[in-house]
Amino acid sequence: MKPLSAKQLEIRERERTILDVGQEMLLDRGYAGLTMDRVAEAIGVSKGTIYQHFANKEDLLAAVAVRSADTRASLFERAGTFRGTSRERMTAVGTAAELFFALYPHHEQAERAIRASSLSDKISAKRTVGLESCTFRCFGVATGIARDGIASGDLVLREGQTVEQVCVGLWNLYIGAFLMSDLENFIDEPVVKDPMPTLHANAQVYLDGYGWTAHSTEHDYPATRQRILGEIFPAEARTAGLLESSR
Amino acid sequence: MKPLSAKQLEIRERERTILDVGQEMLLDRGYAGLTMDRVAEAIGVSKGTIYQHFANKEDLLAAVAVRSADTRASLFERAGTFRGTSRERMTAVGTAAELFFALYPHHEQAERAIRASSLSDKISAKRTVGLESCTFRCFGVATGIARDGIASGDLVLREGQTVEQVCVGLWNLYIGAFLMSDLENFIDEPVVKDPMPTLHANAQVYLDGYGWTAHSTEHDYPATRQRILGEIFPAEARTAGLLESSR
DNA sequence: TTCCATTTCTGACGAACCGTCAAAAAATAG
DNA sequence: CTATTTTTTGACGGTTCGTCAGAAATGGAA
Repeated sequence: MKPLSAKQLEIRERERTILDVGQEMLLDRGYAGLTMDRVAEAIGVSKGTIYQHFANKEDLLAAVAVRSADTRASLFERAGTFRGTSRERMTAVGTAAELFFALYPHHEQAERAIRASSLSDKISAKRTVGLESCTFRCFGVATGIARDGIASGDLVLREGQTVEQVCVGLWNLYIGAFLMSDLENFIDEPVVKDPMPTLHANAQVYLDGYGWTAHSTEHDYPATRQRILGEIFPAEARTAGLLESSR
Repeated sequence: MKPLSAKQLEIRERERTILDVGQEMLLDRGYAGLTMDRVAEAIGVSKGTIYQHFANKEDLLAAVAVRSADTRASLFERAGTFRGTSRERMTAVGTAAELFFALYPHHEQAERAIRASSLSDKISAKRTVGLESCTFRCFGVATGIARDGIASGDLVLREGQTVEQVCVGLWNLYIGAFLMSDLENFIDEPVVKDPMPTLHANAQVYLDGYGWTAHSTEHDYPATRQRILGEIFPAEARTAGLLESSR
C-alpha cells in the first residue's frame, strides 16, 4: 500500500543481510559458532537491533531454514515441469533434492540445530508453519507426479499402497543419504566412497520395486538426469559442479 | 590384572551412572537441558568430578552415543543369527534397527547434537573410532547377509552393483524414516500418520527392486517380522510394545 | 595408632554468551 | 525549529562451561 520510506527499506534489506550472515556462520562454524554478538558485529550494528528482527537465536536459525526450505520447494516445483514420462519427472524431483543439498549445505545443519535445541517453544508459530508449508509444497509436487503415473498406467499400486507411501520412501532414501553424506565428512574411512551415484542407483532400484515403468534396465536414467540438469537447472547445476559441458 | 580397590570400583560404577543420567536428561530435556551442573547435582557429586570422567559436555554426549551404538551393533549381530532365507535375515536386520530406535530414542538426539556442535575437535579420537567401529559392525552383518544371498542365488547383482550399495540404501531408508518420525512429533499435521508400517513396506519394495527372492508378493514378510520379534527379540519387543501375544 | 604421600574431590571463579531495557540517537511530523 | 515517535545502543543480570588451588579422603609405612 504505502510507499516504503528509505528507513524502512534499509530495515528490510538488513533482515536479508542478517540471514545471509547467519547462514554463512552456521555453515562454517556450526551452531555454537553462530553467536548473536558476532552476527551484530559482522553487520556493523548493535546486538539489540538484531533482536528487533528475531526473537532469539533459535528464531533466527528457523528463519534461515525457512528461507532455504522455500528455495527447495521452488526447485521441486520447477522439477515438476520437466517434460517426460512420469518416472522421468519423479527423477527430476530427486535431482532437485540433490541440487538443493549441494547448493545449500547449511540447511541440513539448520534443521538439525533447530531440532536439537527446541522443545518446540522458542520458535514462533510463524516459522513452524512456514517450514510445514514448504514441506507440503515439496510433497505436493511428488504425489502429483505419482498420480499422473497412475493415470497414465506407468505406476500400478497394489492393495494398501498409496502415492504418499511411494513418495515418503523416496524422501526417506534421500534424506538418509544426505545425512550419511555429511556424516562421512567427519570420519576417516567412509562406508561408501561416493554417496551420490549410489543414491541415484538406489532411488531407481526403489522405483523399480514399485514396478514404475520404464524399468531402470530399459531406460537410461543417468542420461535423463543429464537432460534434467541441462534443461531445467542449467545455472544451478553449473554452480554445483554437476553439469559437465562435455557429454 | 590387579584386583580393583573399592574406590576404583566406585569410580567405575559412577561413570555408568553419569551416562545413565546424561542419557535421560538428553531424552527429556534436549541438548540444552543437559547441563554439567545438573548432572553433578543429580549424581550427588561436584562438577569437577564429572570433568574427571569426561573432558567436556560433547565428550559426555559422545560417550552416551557410543554406548548405545554398541548396543545397536549387538542387536544387529543377534539379528544376523535368525534362521531363514537370506532376505528374511536381512529383514531381521531391519527389525533390529527399528527395535533400537524404539528402545533408545535418545540416540538420534545424541548423534544430532554431536554433529550440530562439533567441528570434529572437542570430541576425543577414542569416541570417534568407537562410533565408527560400531557402524562397521552393523554394516558387516548386513553385507555378510547380502553375500550369503548372492552365494545362495537369492540375490543377483547387475553390472556395477555391490553388496555395500544394497546395504547403504537400506540404511538410508531406515535413517531417513527415523529422522522423519521424530520430526513429525513436532508438527501438527504429519505427512504420514503411521511411519513404521510405511517403512516396513518400503524396505520390502526396495529389496524387491534388487530382485532379492522371495519377492514380497510371494512371501509374508510381516509374518516373518513377527517370528523375528518372537524368536530373537522377545524381551526387547515386549518392552517396546511391538510384540502382541495374540496373533 | 599416627604420619605422610598420593589420589580424589570441591566449589568459587573467569570467560563466553543470551536476552533485556533504560537511556540516547535518529527519524518523522507539525 | 520543536515535539513526538521510532530506532538504536551497550551495559547489565543470569546462566552455563570448564579450570584450578586448596581441602578432603585414601592407602600404606612406621
